[in-house]
Formats: sequence, structure tokens, C-alpha cells
Amino acid sequence: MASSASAAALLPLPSPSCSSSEDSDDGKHLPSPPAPEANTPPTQQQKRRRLERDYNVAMKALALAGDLDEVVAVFAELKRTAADGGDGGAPPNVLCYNTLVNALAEAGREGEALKAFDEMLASGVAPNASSQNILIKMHARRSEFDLAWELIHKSGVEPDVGTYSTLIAGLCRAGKIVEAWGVLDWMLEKNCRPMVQTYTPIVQAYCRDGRIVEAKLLMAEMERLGCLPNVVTYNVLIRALCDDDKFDEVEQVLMESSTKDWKPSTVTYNIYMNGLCKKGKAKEALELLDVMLGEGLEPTAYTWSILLNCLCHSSRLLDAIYLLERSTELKWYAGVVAYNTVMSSLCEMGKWRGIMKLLTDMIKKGIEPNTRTFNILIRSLCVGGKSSLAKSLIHSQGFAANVVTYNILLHWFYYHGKLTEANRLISVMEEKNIAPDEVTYTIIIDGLCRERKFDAATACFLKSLTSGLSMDVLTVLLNRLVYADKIWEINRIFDGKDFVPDHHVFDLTIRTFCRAGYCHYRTFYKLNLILDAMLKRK
DNA sequence: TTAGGGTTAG
Repeated sequence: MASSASAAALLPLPSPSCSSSEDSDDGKHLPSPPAPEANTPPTQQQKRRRLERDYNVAMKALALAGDLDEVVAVFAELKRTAADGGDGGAPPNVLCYNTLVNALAEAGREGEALKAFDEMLASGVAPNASSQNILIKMHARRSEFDLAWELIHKSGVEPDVGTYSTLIAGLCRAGKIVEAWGVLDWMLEKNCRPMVQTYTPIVQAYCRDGRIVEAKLLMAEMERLGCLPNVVTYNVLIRALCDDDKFDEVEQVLMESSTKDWKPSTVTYNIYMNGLCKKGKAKEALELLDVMLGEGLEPTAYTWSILLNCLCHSSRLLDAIYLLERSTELKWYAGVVAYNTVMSSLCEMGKWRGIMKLLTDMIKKGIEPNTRTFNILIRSLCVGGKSSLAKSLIHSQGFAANVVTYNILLHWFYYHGKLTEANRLISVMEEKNIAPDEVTYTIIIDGLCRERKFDAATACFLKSLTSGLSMDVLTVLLNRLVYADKIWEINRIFDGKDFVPDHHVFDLTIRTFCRAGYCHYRTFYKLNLILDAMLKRK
């Protein structure tokens, strides 16, 4: 199999070491051992500083690992320890507060972030520029630029290059390039010198808009000003060039890197490979793996994930399985998501035996399958004509069936006209307290209509309204009823007390009738009848 | 503190 050449070339790599293979350099920020002081014992203040530093390092590591609750707990412990420390119960310093507020804000827990910030102010801890920048980033992400401005003007903290850069990045993300330029002018007026982090978001905003020429002009301007674009800026440009199918230009940009004083990184190659994969150039993407290895760059979990997806989407399942099987040798700790990706592709091709084999392999490796894994297996068994096996699986121990599991089976039953089986399954869902979702209702309603049980389908829709109106569900029902000329049932939809149609519903109804040919003068009265019923509800 | 990869089921 020629296509495995690149992966095979990796086999002689040294066996995995115990160290982390992550591409970040976070490992370098581990707490340094306390510096041996001169013979004098540390003062109370020194002890305090060390305590805060250690707690701060721990909180940052926990935040990085996504364990936010633990960050909050560690901060609470710091407060308690500090209060008992015999130095008057001083609150944690601004750096610790910043770490807490940032972790909360990054995790989308904005309310708590603001509360922590207020608590800091109430404790008499003065915010610094970073505290302000953290909140500005939070506001900018929610497009609350008025709040960001207010903070800058009222906080009394002098904005720094980070403040302006954060604001520019937020504005650019919201597509407000003109306003971002305004902030840039403002900082120049204030004699604050922009950094590469200030310009790069603007380059990115141009790239996102497909304005590559302007992005390149700005990069040239950066060079002229002595603020050289770095690997991140070039990565942004390369991504845009890939999206635009300009792979020759990518090659040129890479070739010029040595003279332009920047060095492509693993991220650069990840972006390039992903770009090639998205355009169906799996072969070229795999060849890049050898190029990056040749440059001494180690592939990361991202790299493998990109290549795996690439192989799956280009129907090179054998190569994908090959990659999975050798993942440990490649120093890649493929997890359940990687297995699910490959299994999902096998499912599309109806290869349930292959899925079974991968399931065995992953369990042997100690990788625990999740509900998605089982759902993929169940669907593949249905597709492969083994529905009784699929059915028995949902009752097996160690498998938490969810609404998706039931939807897969319901779809299969309705599709094959097995209404009794479908009804039985709906009862099981009720017994097990698994709430139907939009997809469930769509499947049931479509299935019933196909069997010409329009009355039952309408009743099911009215029941679905208890959990809110879904336009998708209504579209399916309305379409079926209109084409079957079931005017009485349509009238029933708009008869219920809970359903007040809005303009989207009117729009959908009129469009559906017209598409089905009811806008002819002889049949138009039917649509009129329904519109009258709808207007009565309004 | 300030910028850059991808993400699996109906």
C-alpha cells in the first residue's frame, strides 16, 4: 500500500518516553524549587510571597487542564491559608486574582469572573493593566465594546500595549476592522508602540474577509515599520492562502521564510496540511509529514488528528486504520475521539465488522468507548442488516443509551415500516425517562406520514410543542400534510391554544402551499382558510 | 495580559 509510505517512514522513531508530547511549552512553567536563601530564615513577607507564587502556579496549571472548579477551590484555600497566616489576613495578591478571573472568563463563566473582580476591589487589592485586559477580552468576546470602553475610561488604570491589542483583537473578531484601525491610531497618539500582536489580528481580519491583498500590504507595512511579522502572522496568511486554493503561494511563502527571518513551526504545517486535506489533496498532505520531519519538527496530536480526518474523508480507511494501529509507536496517544472518527467512516461504508474489530482493539489498549462509539456501532449494525443485534445492545450493561441511540433505531424501524417495534421503543424511552428531541419528533412524524397516519403525526407535533416549537419539525409535518392535501389536519395545527404563529410560521406556511401548487385561483381558498385560522390565533 | 491547528453519533 503505497499510501502508507509516510506513516511507515515514521516507524523507526524512538519509543515513546514518559514526557508529555504536547506541542505547548507549558511544561517549562513548572514551579521552580525555592531558591536557597542566605542563612537567615525567611521573613513572614517572603514566606507569604512564596505561598502566593506556588498557589498561582497551581491555579494556572489547573486552568490549563480545564479543571475550573479546582481552580476556584485552590483560590479559596489560598484565602483561608492567608487569613490564618498571622499577617493580618491580607487578601491574595493581584496576580492570583488575575489568574482566577481569567480562568473564569475563559471558561465562559463571566458572571463569576466579574464577581471575583469586584471582590478583589472590595478587598482593597488594586487592579493592574492585566486585570483590566482580562475583562476587556471578556467583554470584547461578547461584543460588549461599550462596557470595554467604559472600563478603560473609568478604571483609572493606564492602558498598555496589551490593552490596545486586546481591544483590537476583539474588534477584529467581530469584523469591525475600521474601529480596530481607530484604536491603533489612538494608541499611536498616546505614544504607545504597537507590537506584532497588535497588527496580527488586523491581518487575520483581512484574511477572514478574503482580502488577502490588503493582508499582505499590511504585512509589508509592518516590515517597513520594523515590526516584523512572525510565525503567527505568517500562519494566519498561510491559512487564508490555503482556503483560497493558492498552494503555490504557500510554497513560495515557506521558501522565503529563511530570508524573512521567521521559521515555520509545527502549527504552520498543521495549517498547511489541513488546508490541503480540505481541498481533497490527501496525498500532498501526507507528503508534508515527511517534509516537517525533515525539518526536525515533531508532529503533535493535532497533526495526527488532521491526517486521520483527512484519510477518513478521502475514503482511505485502510490507511486510517493503519495510523490508528501504530499510534503508540508514533508517540500519539490516540483516544476515543480518534477511534470514533474512523469507526464513523467505516459505518458510512457499511463495514460493521471493521467497527467491531476496532472496538476490541481500543478496549485492549485500555481506551474506554463512550456512548458515541456504541451509537456508531448500533447504526452500522442497522445498516448492515443486523438490527436485532443492535436492539439487544441497547439493553446491555455498561452502555448508557441516549436519545441519539433511540433516534437511530426509531429511524430504522420507521424506514422499514415496523410501526409496532417503533411504538415499543417509544414506550421504553418514556420508561427510561429519555426525553425526545427535535430529531426524534422529526423521525416519528415523517415515519407516521409515510404510513399515511396523518392524524397521529399531527397529534405528535402538538405534543412536541410542550418542549417548544421547532421549525424543522413543523417544516417536515407541514410539507407532508400540504402535499397530501390534508387541510383539516393543518387547520388542527393552528387550533391549539399554545401555538401562536409568528411571521416565520406564516412565511413557511405560505411558501409550502405555493410550492405544492395551491396558489392557483381554484385552490387558493384552501390556503386562505388556513391563514384565517392562523390570524385568529394572533 | 496581548495573535496562530481540529473535534467524533441520529
